[in-house]
Amino acid sequence: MTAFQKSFDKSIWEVVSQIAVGRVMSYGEVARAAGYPRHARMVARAMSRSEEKLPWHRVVKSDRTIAFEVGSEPYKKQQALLLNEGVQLKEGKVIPITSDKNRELDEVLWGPSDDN
DNA sequence: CCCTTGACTATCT
DNA sequence: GAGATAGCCAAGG
Repeated sequence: MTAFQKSFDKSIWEVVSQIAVGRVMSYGEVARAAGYPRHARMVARAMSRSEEKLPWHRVVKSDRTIAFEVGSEPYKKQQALLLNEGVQLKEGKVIPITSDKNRELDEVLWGPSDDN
């Protein structure tokens, strides 16, 4: 365990643990919030070293899809944890609860003119 | 040291 | 909008 990881992990874990239930953040966003811009990949590394208490499932890729290979066990595991918190996925993309912009509301309402 | 690897991202086709 | 490409940066061989 390098000195870098010791402080880095702590910062990352803190940010991730603060993610509200029903919401998600991308690896890049977490890295930025933790004070380590451009460290998205290292966030992922830190997650693998995480403890069970960490809500790691609330961290997804910048395009809002789960980072693991579709259909893999880790993928299904993360998806199950998200669904359990009320975060649904549409076409592999998580539907954000954060309706800051009135546009997501359209998604939350399951798109009137779209499929599904 | 140099090269490869990632639970990644932004950009261009 | 999906696929390819180039950055990204620490870790491990």
